[in-house]
Amino acid sequence: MTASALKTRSRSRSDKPNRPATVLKDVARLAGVSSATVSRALNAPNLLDVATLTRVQDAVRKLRYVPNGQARALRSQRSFTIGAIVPSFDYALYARATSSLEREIEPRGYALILASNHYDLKTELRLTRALIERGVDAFMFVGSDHDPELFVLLKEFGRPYVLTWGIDRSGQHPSIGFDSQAATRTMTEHLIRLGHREFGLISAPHEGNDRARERSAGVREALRAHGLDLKDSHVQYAPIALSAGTLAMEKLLALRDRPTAVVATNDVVAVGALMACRKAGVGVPGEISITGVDNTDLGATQTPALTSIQTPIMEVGRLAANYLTARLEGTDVEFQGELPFEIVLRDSTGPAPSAGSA
Amino acid sequence: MTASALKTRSRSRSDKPNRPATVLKDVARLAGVSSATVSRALNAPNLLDVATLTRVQDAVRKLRYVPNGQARALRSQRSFTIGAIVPSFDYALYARATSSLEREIEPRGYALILASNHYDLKTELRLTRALIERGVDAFMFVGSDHDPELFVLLKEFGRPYVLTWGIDRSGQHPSIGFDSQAATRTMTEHLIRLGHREFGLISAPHEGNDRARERSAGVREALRAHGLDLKDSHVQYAPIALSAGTLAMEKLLALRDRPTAVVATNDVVAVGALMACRKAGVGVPGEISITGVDNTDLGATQTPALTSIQTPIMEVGRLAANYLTARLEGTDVEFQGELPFEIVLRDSTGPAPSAGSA
DNA sequence: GCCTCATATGTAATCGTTTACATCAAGCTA
DNA sequence: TAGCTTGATGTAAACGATTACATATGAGGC
Repeated sequence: MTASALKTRSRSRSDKPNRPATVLKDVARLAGVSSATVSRALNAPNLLDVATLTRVQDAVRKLRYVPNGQARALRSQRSFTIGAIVPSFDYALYARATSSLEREIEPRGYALILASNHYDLKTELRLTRALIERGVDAFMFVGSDHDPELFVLLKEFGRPYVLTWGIDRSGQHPSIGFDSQAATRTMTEHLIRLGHREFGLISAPHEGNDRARERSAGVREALRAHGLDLKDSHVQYAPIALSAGTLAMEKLLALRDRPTAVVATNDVVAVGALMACRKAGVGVPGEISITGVDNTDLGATQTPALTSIQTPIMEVGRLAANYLTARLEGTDVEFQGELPFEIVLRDSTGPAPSAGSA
Repeated sequence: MTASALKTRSRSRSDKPNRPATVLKDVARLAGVSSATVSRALNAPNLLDVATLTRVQDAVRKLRYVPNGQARALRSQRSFTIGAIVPSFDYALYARATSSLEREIEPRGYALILASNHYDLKTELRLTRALIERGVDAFMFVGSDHDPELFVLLKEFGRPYVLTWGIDRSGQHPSIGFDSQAATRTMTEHLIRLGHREFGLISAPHEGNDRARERSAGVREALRAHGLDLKDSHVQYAPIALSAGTLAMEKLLALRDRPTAVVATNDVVAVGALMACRKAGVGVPGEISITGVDNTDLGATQTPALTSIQTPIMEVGRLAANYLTARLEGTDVEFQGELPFEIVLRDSTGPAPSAGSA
């Protein structure tokens, strides 16, 4: 059932990029003006006489002139490039927020340069240094867990940045996001109201992931407020992958005092958990309620459809773009640091099984 | 059910990036060598006396020196940046392949610069020009549908590139991918063997999307080979979104000569179709078989689990990275142009409902 | 008719590296 | 010992734009 073929190709010499066919000076010569005038035609056209401007523009077109960004950036200290460093692209959510950022900056003449830190803060620091080296003007990061050195670096090079997904309570850093802790707290309270008393938690690993930490904290907060307990045995850590969610749920199912409600810190592991129940023949929501976070298509299309939390990820990307470009252009910025989330009730949650049956 | 707060912040002056605190010359002075020697310490350390080298390295550390990539790129005509232009990030597959590319080039000192063309070839051309302007050394594109001018541009500036996902049959362009047409042909043949005679096709819009075209062609090819017909009414075009897939399927369900097998050109619309059947109470695979392409988590976790085609997307990203870096380094490249796919049978396909029942 | 000012353009220095070429010392050959 | 090679380093000219400053021209005020 596979189609395959082999095709090889080899080259012996390096393909060093060509030097540009035409440089600014050539345009100047053809248009019969100085290089300064060509530069102005490109960057501040309204300074020029209309006749001169069109003459230059014709020359640009005729010579198929493409400016050299390196030279421009070297001299002007601006590369019109924005960097985004995300934990991973395997979780589609980060990709979408980044895409939303890109969509917003592209028409403004900025390009996106992207890297993923694989949830490692040292990697993130290294990547950021590499991007500063490349002249990236401003940065978007995810979350508030970062190497302290990162901010030293950013400050030293005067690069604007914004932390996303979460809200920086310290007030030290500009941030755009939503309250992860409140999100899972609200969700947990909902489950408590449904009569659940025995809870399970499946969380992404906490290290370098403040979102997961806050979401876990939200669950604990709600439980504590209602005098309920969350036993260590009822907390499972799972990397963001279906199989990990399934494995975690299997452990929870094996417990003597099995939870009747399981809160997962993201949709992927929640769906993994759902699969575990399906496989084990455990009824959802009859015997166990399961919830996720992020309201993905993945969760929404399950049977039963996953109750989740709609998080404003596209908005995060959009606002981050606005904030950063405004900082770079020197215009006033007024931005909403905290965005709303919304609980989306579906079919994976229901009343706790009647307590008397035990 | 929402949490929200307002937090504003404003700035009046532009945050133009700082000029770097230290430049190469400073390092040279501190180390007591010429600037050429510092440059060598950075780029060709083995040319230097060990004592000199360590002296320079100490100076670099002490001054927290970060080289200026613009200047380096301007002079050396190399930016150590690779560009990827994908149709969209909303379909997670492109994000994953790109991520795989990034993972591969990052340790080799290259950064990824990313843009999406939103399935528009003119946009792609514009983006490519913007990236060449920024000194991007090499490019990855998706598919074989491109503005002819694109290749003129790439050639003019001597930028290596590779087309991915598909295989360029013309032999004009280096490409890495799999045979989309064979994939859906194989799938369709499987369905024919299961006894299906009345087919439906849900495809992504063909314009600027050769993958969709080829996948559609694969279905038609198999049907033609078996003397079967695909009526125009049985072909629906749907952008890659659940709702579009649902809508398309609803149209197919409304047909008098309703298909017993529906091939979709991607998992997302296939799942959308599945939802339409669920909603309409149409049994899958009892009354209708449905298949997707790409073998995503989304499809695999459905009830019934979606039969699909495993495509080698991570491998595509990895090999594209290998090819491009090799071209840039001038080392010999031998790359597999065509990768295997694999049909993954699950529960959304089954024998055609017995013909006699009509 | 002179001075001022605004507008349009040119001159040339500059951004921070890399790299061709030059230099010099030391080691080796014959 | 002269001559050649090799290895380590320095000198200075690029790379291709932007931009501070200078200049020229014409309009307007008085």
